[in-house]
Amino acid sequence: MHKNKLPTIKEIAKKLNISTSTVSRALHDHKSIGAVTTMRVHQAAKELGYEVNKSALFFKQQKTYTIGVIIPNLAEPFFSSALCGVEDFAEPFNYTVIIGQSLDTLDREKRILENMKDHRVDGILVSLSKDTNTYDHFESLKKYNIPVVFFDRVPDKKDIHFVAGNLHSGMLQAITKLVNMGHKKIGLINGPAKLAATLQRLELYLKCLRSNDLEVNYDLIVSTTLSKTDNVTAMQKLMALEQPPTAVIVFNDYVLLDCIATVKAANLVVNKDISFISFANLPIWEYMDTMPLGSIEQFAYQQASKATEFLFQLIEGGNQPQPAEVKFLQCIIDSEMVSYS
Amino acid sequence: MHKNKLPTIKEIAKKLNISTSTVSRALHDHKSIGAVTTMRVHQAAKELGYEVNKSALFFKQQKTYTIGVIIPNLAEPFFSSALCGVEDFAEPFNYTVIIGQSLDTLDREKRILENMKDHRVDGILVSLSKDTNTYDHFESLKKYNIPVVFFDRVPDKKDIHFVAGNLHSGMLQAITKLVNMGHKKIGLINGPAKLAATLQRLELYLKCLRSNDLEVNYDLIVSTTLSKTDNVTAMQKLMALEQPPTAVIVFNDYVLLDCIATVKAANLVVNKDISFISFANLPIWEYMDTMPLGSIEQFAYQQASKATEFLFQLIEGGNQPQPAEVKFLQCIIDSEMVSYS
DNA sequence: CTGTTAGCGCGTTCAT
DNA sequence: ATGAACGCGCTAACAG
Repeated sequence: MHKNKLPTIKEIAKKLNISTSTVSRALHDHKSIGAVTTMRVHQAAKELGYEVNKSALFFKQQKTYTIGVIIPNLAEPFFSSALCGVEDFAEPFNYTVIIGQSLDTLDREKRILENMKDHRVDGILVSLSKDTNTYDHFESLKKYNIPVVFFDRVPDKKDIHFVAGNLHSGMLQAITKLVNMGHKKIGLINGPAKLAATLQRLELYLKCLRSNDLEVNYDLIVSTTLSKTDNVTAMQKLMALEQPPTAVIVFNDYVLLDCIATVKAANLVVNKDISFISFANLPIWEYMDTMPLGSIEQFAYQQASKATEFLFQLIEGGNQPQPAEVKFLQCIIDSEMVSYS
Repeated sequence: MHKNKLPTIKEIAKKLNISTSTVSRALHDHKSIGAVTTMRVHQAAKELGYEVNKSALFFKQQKTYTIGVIIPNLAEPFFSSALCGVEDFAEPFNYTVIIGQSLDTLDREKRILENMKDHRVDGILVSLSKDTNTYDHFESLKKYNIPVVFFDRVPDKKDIHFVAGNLHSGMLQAITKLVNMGHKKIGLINGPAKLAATLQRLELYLKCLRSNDLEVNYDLIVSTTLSKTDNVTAMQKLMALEQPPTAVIVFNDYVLLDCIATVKAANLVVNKDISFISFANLPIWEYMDTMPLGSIEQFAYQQASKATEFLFQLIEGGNQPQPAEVKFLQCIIDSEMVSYS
């Protein structure tokens, strides 16, 4: 029934018959306050169970010590790992992290962004939804002086801050490794054509084959809608070729799991009859008995961590006079093929 | 260089030569304001790009429309899935979710809690760290009228709000299924003795064997420190028995992966020579070629979702006069053995 | 060293 | 139908 109102500096001031500003200063151990007073204030604060009201501070300082993170889906290991990277980086700075899942729709992405803007977060980290093909909603944030750093799924623009992965390095390592092992027929099981990731993988695959002076054989390139049956079909199609590949680059780990099963079902041996390298999105291979030669790791945690570092630079820098030439913070994090040998 | 200060109701009042209170009311479509004025205000607000300053609102209303979630580790699928459950439930209510990872230490859990208290979150959801053996830090929240709902890893107390999983139902289904399939020698690969989860699994295992009128054979109970080599050793120990089990309940999916590999290495066939049922923490089996008979699913998403529902009840209820008898919101979510047949 | 005053943005009486 | 004044909790500029 009774209100249980939280004690404020006013309470402390009243109790000690001093002014609120003295209390405020004493609590911050301001040097201009006498040692005794400071002590008495701290004492009284403890007795009353005083806790600073950050809500009031945020309001006054026009700063919330909060950063927003917008990601497509928390359930994907890649993004929960990224979120970890943000949290771990922000926590020591006493920043709070608020989250929003776009669920890969532009609509939700916009709504979350609006909400975070209203919240007056100090900055925002974004990994774009698959739907996002327009960036006006981010433009508007500039007016509010809320810095935005993109990571992983970044807009195709130059005037932004971002941390992105670079698949080329990993793909090159992968194909080079395969070539060095003697593979000449290297296939590709790619994803649905409508995904940007698919086109990207195709281009890199072609490029890296050429870097290794290998002829491209388009029969060795198949695709899947990512459904289980389709994954199996794609693998079977490759195995049924007159000249089947001895190694295959696979769109991602989920697809690879089905591929491995398909190979086994055909009484072939993984890493002997056929080898795999995939794009890592599952942290499971170390626990498995059959594993691919390697995975191309994109370092979600590190990308997010670096993006947070950028964001903090922008937040801190916001108070200082900006240099005439605005520099965009940009970073490419090379992917790496990690071997499971 | 220029401040780019965000427009406030004051700006738009000035622009329209009316008072801020009129603006405030107009923005809320208060009926006492004339239609024309209301329209002009909305118009001006749009032109100036006015956005309500939630920071100010929070401060004034003493309410932040924010809930805190404290979980051990975001990287664990169980908890990221739980976080999903919270987010999905809270989002439609326009509540914001802030997160903190205790990383399974009591110390961090306390710090995060303090921080959230300072933030004046409207409520907190907690899944305890493994370290947590004292609950004073939660007690103190009561003074601040911040409701707490525990989920999954809950304190061993009666006077709390919580949503917990119940492993008994799943374990019973599992063992009953095995018995019905004709299994008489059912083993248990348990975790480290120091974990509460280990003791719990052991007790339930014994209980459910008895429910099925099966003798307990303590040779069939082994444990692992959860390291890979130890997992393998545990499995080998079972296989080396004169009377090896034909089915095994396994501590969790990670351990199971190693068990499966061990069985295969011994040229035995999973689901034929030996069957497994494990406690689900990895969403991978549907992608695998060799899967256990089933997993005991603990419904992280649903637990968290229900816990959030409870929290909202408590937050809303906080305004209404409390009933003399405080009721504790408590819910047990039965685990289920999901079959992969 | 300490007190007084003002103000951050907003909603809300209480007056007109 | 509208405005003036106040206060939420806190800090800081300006007096003493």
